[in-house]
Amino acid sequence: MQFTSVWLREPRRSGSPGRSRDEIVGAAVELLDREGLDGLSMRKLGAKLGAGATSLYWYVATKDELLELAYDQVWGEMTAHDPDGVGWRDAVSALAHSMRQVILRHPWSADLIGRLPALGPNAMRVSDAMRRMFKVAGFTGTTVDFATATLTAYVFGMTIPEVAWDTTMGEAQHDPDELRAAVRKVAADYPEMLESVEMDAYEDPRTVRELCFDFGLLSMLDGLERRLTT
Amino acid sequence: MQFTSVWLREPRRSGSPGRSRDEIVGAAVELLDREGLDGLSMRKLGAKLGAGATSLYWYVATKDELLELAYDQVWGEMTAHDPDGVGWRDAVSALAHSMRQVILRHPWSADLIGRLPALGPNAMRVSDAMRRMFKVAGFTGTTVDFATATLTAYVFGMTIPEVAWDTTMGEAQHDPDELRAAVRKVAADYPEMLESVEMDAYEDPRTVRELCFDFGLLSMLDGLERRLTT
DNA sequence: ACCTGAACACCGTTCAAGT
DNA sequence: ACCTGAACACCGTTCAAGT
Repeated sequence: MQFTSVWLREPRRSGSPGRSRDEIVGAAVELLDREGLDGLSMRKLGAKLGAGATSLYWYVATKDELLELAYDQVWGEMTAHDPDGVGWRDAVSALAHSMRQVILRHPWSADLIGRLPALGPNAMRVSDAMRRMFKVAGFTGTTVDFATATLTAYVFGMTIPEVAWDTTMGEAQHDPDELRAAVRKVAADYPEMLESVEMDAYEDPRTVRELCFDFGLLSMLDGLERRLTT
Repeated sequence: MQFTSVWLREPRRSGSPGRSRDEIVGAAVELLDREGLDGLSMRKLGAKLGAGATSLYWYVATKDELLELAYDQVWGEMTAHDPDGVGWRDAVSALAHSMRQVILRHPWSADLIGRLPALGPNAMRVSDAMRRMFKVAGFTGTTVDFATATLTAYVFGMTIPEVAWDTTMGEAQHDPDELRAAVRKVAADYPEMLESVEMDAYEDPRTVRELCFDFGLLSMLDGLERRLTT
């Protein structure tokens, strides 16, 4: 077994005594939400649980395994509805929005998308739900997987840099003039970019990003639907 | 100035003496290509340059700045053609493929997309080139930005998990049976997923991913084109 | 202007030892 | 079965000191 993942080995069977894996993962997620990916260390997490730092290695082989567990818990917050009632486009849209919101709520998870494969049970459940939506739409065979991969790619690809922007820009939104000045400096050689920065300046950035996400999602759905009719 | 980025402060002016920033960034990229994101440490990089580990702090305020520099160098490898000759769809397609290939060549950069804003001159050049393509297509105003963001999101969203998969699965591709067994275990509860795993098993995974990327890209372009005609 | 080395405050992980 | 503490081999960064 050259590759490793928590999901590919048997969990430690245990009765009631001792700490549970859920308890540890829950505390980890809390710490991650509060302090970000760099804020999670085995020592801090141990302390939070009132235990020695190295006790955790009884439940988890490595820190990466812990992150895999926490990552899948994030997938667990994504909600998928039955496509039969509302139609596949609405079902996919709602799921896409849910995925985006969940990532935005747990910014550290954006980093993990590029670091860990999503093999946990919750990730599987979400993928399967989306696959079913595309089957309802009329996709068959490999194109079901392709459509699922495509839409997931769009959602994550849109959300990941959003998170990067928010976290590096921190709370600088207090002073939009300063921020605009910075962007102006960086885009100095591209007059058209400057224009659009000025244009957006009067809108709430959150609103703009929402509009942008919906624009792309609509395009994505139209493009996928087109695959069905030709 | 609450937020920080190499691109938002004046670089250190220097004549010929001493090391140059380019030299340092070049060595960093080499190290990153060879050993990955975790393989780059200030000490190792210093050693590689025949210098003390802390000398680098003369040229760079922090390791993150160094990564910003290296990241933008990756953007520098992406090539954009003039849309006037080939038409906007082909120009955008070629750029999308170029972006994907460059990321695959520098897997560590996939992680950075979610960590650093792309504010460097090369990132700006690529964004501006894509913007021009969409202007040629007929987009105007805000939709130029939306289309650019949408397509970029798709490309990165598709490529980032691809990299994650490759790096965690390492060289396990030697033994496809083992890998298939692993996936089968994880997807045990989803019979349809199992089916498609079996189906893909006889194809080269690289080919499948290429097909998937083109499927999604085509859909994306169709969907964007549709925005123009209504 | 450029570079050094020592030092600080951290890391993840291993392992022998305890209960 | 579960937890501990000490220890190892690392980190990024600061800073006084050198040339």
